[in-house]
Amino acid sequence: MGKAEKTRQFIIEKAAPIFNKKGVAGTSISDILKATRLAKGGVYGNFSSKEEIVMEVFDYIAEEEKLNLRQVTATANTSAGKFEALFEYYTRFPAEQKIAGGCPMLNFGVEADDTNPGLKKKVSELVLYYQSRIAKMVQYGKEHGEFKKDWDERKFAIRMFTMLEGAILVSSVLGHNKQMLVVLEALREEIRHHSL
Amino acid sequence: MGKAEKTRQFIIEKAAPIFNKKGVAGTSISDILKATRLAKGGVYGNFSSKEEIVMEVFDYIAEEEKLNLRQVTATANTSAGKFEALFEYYTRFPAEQKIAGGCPMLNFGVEADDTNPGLKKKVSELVLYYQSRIAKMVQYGKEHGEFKKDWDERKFAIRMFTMLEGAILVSSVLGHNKQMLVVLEALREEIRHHSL
DNA sequence: AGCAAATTAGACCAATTGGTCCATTCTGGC
DNA sequence: GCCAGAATGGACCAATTGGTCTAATTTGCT
Repeated sequence: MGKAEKTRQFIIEKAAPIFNKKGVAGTSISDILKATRLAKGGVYGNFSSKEEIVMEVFDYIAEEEKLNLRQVTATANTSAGKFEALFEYYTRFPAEQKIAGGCPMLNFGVEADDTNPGLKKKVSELVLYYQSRIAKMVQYGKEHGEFKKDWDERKFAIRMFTMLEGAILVSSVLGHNKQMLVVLEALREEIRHHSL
Repeated sequence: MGKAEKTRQFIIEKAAPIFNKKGVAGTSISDILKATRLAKGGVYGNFSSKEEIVMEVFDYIAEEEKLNLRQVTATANTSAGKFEALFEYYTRFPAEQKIAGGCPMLNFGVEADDTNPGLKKKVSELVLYYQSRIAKMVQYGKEHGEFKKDWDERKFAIRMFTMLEGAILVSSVLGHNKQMLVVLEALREEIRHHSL
């Protein structure tokens, strides 16, 4: 990795939590200069526009999010265990987040929706990835005798994903995670109900 | 209502969908001037700052949202019927929205979270109002022999609300409402399951 | 109809926005 | 240890930001 490549990555990593917290429109180049302690030339030598930074920041966040999902579920060796690990992660959300500011699919999704088609597409891909991972966890559990065969994994993935995103929103707005706990309990109950 | 009061209201109504679509940071005063066809003096004679406009816009949106919830459920005379009316409304969401741009709790909640404590509080109040309305619909149904007494209305309200918000997010990002339909079917199923 | 008060349009302001440019400084490969 | 090419800082730019002010107009009340 050459020097330029390193600086590029450095800028992305510093900018990511700022965009995730304050949004794209709410983040200025000078915010990024402050965070990186670079001068303007240092940033625009590596990126041609704010838009380009945003796009790369989201790609970076998406990769981190995928990595995170894998790491959280890695230790458990059953599907039920992986779900439980995920639930424990969300119990403590957003405490253990690597990139501060809450769920990027929520943050970027809401803003990109009416303003940035390119970003919107990236968000939608991450949403579908996340949901397919959930569905695959159910499917694996079905194949290994953990869950009943008649459980519809795609529908469950949608319910789980939408509830979690809604719970993240509500938790952040209310300033506590009581509703997240209710949602997680409902998800646990559903898994129990479909367990053999 | 004096002339000034009328102009004030006019500005709020024109500004509401803009803020709801583009966000607070993404909306400029000149956007509002364009939409209202007023000059700067016309706006700043009635409001002292952009912040004040945003706050009043949200109050207006909150009132409209409450009114909407009441109107949608008004025609049905059973709780189950009111839920079904609500589900049909969300089936067509956001087509019948009065204030364009998607769910304001989602839009303003995500942005206010890290940037605007006053707005955040307003959002949280609207969220709690919405959830308590759902809970009361269940409670009414229980009292009138529609639903089983052991149905926990507060937990259901949380699940329904979080799922709907998540589904609104996903629908807008994906550009279709297939996942919303899955969520609504799950909610219908849950109501059926707790019906007498 | 007349007039005081309310309301208006738009010139103006300093600060900030995203972005360019170039002279200087740094750095890795030989 | 040299030096070409890369990377840097920061002056500079036009446009836009949120906001002020005032002279002119409109308004509602008597």
